[in-house]
Amino acid sequence: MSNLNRNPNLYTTGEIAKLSGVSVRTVQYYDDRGILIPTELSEGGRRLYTEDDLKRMHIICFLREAGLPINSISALFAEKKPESIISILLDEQEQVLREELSERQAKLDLLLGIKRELKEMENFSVESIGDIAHVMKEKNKLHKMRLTMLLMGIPMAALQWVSIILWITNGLWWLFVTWALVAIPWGIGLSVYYFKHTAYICPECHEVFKPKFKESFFAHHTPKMRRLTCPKCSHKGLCVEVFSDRNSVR
Amino acid sequence: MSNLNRNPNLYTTGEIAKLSGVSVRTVQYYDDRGILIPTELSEGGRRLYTEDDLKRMHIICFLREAGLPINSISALFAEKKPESIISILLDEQEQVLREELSERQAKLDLLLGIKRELKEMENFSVESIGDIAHVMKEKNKLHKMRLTMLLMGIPMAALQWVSIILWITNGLWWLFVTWALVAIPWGIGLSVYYFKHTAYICPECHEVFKPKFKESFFAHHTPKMRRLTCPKCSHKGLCVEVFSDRNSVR
DNA sequence: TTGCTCCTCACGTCACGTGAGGTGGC
DNA sequence: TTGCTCCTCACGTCACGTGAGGTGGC
Repeated sequence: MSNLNRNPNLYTTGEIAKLSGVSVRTVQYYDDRGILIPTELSEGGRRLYTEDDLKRMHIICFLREAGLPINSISALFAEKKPESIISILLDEQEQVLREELSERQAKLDLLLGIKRELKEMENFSVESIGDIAHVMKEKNKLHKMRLTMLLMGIPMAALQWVSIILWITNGLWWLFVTWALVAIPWGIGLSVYYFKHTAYICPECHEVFKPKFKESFFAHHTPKMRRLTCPKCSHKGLCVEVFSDRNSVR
Repeated sequence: MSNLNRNPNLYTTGEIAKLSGVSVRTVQYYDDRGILIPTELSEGGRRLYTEDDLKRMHIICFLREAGLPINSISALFAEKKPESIISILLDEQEQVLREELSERQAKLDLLLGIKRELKEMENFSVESIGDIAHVMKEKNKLHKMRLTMLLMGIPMAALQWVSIILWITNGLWWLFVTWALVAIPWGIGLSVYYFKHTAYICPECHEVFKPKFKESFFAHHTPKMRRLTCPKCSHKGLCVEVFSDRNSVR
């Protein structure tokens, strides 16, 4: 510290910067914004800071660490009674941070969803992203409908086994016949309902279409896809299943 | 749609904006950035978009929902083989989001810490924030030291009761005497150790000081504060305790 | 005299928002 | 003719980073 004999206890911009772990530009900026104006200026126009200025700088850096904007810090220093606004400013900042957190979290969730869908695709093009968007936006509705289907199928399946067991053990054949008379239209009804609320995306031309009931019913399929022929481009391949309102197509 | 007879299947800027839930300015901006250039322009220089443009817009909006920057989207559309970079872009964005999340979380944690400390203060001024910063930065060290103190005190306390009980039940008085001979210097040692590693902040002038051992030892205190006289401003009041390295004072 | 620090402009960041002032299109 | 939409500048946002070109201070 060779300048101690010249400026006892005064810090230069660079020293303040180093001591508080920021850049020289930042110190200059805080001067511009009026939250840390140097106590003195040298004849050459250089900023000279006192010990108190350094303490103030530490307070600024601490508040900045919590993300408080310069304006809030400025308001705090300007207030005669800082205790009257400190809580408000902190609450505001808490709100901001919570919102930013949940916003980024939502973006991240969407992103991870996209990555998951992407893994299951074979021939990718930019338009496929549109398909992914469509699949993801309708995903909840599709899940909900599948759950409905399941819940409506379970009692029928249960009754089936009950009636078969009673037939074998007690010879009550008419119970099974009754079950069959109810269950077969019931099953057909469910299939038609499911068919009416699903559509498929052509992996080639990205058209969202509803196949013929017959082709759909007998088509090879996985839980998420079905081998169908696209009515627009005539491409035949595995098409991703999506939820669809009765008549509308994308 | 009275303009259907004039421009069949063409959308204006405002229509694209409404259909994709953004502002007109945003649609214009995407043209400037080159990610959604209108297929046609009217004689008057107005943007006219096709059905495919709208689909592209939906893709853009979907990717923007996940926070992808315009540059990445631009790169994706520019690539002949988008599958070669889509994963990279998504991974990059995932990184960014995770970093932003942990950064905001850290800020929020700090903020909540500040609010907690603030509640326990009586006379607040801007400088008090410096005290809070000091307390929070040294908090872990102080906790660690207090834990050490506790762990070193527990065996002594246990031995105390063991020796007292043995004295009463078996008449082994010398065990208690031995305990006392060890425990008293042990206790003094602990006190001195604790004293050497703590300092206090004056609520008036915000000086961090080390009191005299005698005043500190006999002072009224709570778990976090002690009634002391500040050597700088002579104010007497409850001072917050902080960790301190042997000899250094702030 | 020579490095090093510091000074003041002034542009750039990112994705738009917000006017200003003017025109297209029904 | 009159609203309404759309057009192009162009500035502002937030906290600095990054030069450019010049000077202070040892």
